[in-house]
Amino acid sequence: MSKFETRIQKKNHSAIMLAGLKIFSQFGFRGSTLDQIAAESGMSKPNILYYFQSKDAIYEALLAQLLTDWLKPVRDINPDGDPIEELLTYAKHKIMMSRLYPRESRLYANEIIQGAPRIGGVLKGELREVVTTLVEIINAWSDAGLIRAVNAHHLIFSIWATTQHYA
Amino acid sequence: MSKFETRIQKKNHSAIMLAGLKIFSQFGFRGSTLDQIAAESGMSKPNILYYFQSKDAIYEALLAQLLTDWLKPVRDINPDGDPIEELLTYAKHKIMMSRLYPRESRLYANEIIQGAPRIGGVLKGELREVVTTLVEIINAWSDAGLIRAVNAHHLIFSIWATTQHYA
DNA sequence: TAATATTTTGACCAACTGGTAAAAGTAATG
DNA sequence: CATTACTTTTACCAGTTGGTCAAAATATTA
Repeated sequence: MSKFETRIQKKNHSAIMLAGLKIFSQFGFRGSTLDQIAAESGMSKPNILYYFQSKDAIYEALLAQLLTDWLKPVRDINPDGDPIEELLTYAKHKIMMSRLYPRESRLYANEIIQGAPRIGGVLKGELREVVTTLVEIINAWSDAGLIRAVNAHHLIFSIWATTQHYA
Repeated sequence: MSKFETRIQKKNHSAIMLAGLKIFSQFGFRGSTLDQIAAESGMSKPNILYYFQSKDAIYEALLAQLLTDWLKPVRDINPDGDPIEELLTYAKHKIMMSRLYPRESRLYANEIIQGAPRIGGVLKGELREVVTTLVEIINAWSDAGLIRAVNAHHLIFSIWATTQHYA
């Protein structure tokens, strides 16, 4: 039951993710069809659904991977450092990634602009922990009077949204 | 054959536009359905298609109205003024409007993020002239060495895109 | 009021959508 | 080779979608 055992699975899994990224980032979730993704990946539609339970599953897998990548620099944030500096450093990282991965960036922008209807289900497990950690750091800064009192979740999303434009 | 003769036409036309704005800005073009717009406007689907030729027509009418409104401040731009100052004044106007009309703003952001597939057909007639005027002003500034040489169309879209975030 | 023009509706349709079932094809293993 | 597990395809389905059509309802006008 472990994930990604055979090379066929590995290959097809990533082929679908790649095709899904291309299609979803171009047309948004509802604007994309499984047939498009199938054509792009060179596979048949039922075969795609053999590897992913649903269209939603592909989209959410992409969002999850994207968030995982984008949250990695969070570990580098120093809770004892200067808040502005730390957040700016993080923002810079994110801008660089936005430039490096415009498709991922557009995928995310699309999700945000629709009111992030599907991102909630993705923020689970370790991902949730990372966000929680960042929220705690921000709240600590806030409590220490180093920054204005803010809704930490909102601040994080705000930084993400703002850095989007540099893609 | 003149547009908007009877009050019924006037009323229903604007009712559809209002409903369309609400739905399209929330779900994007492909994510919205005529049934949703029909329900929102309190009209039947065929009745909506009696006033607008197609789903596309509603969307493009909204885009056209939006662009018309947003391009109005362009007339206030002084070709003999300081470029930076003039553009900033214009940007401020746009930011204010983005705040005042978040739904229009989102509708536009949605269109841009999809690669502006439908905005081209809207830029016609007087609208095209206004844009052309602005492009000429920018090019004049550029030729006079007052600003760096840029693709004027690109600059305009860039300003629009950037001011979006303040919505 | 009667004739005419406009507005609205209900029934319908073809194309497309995400998704399923089962069988056929292929690879791995003993 | 034979059995088993995995992969892929063909045929299909029910729900949704944008859009049509003709008739019914309503408003306008003479």
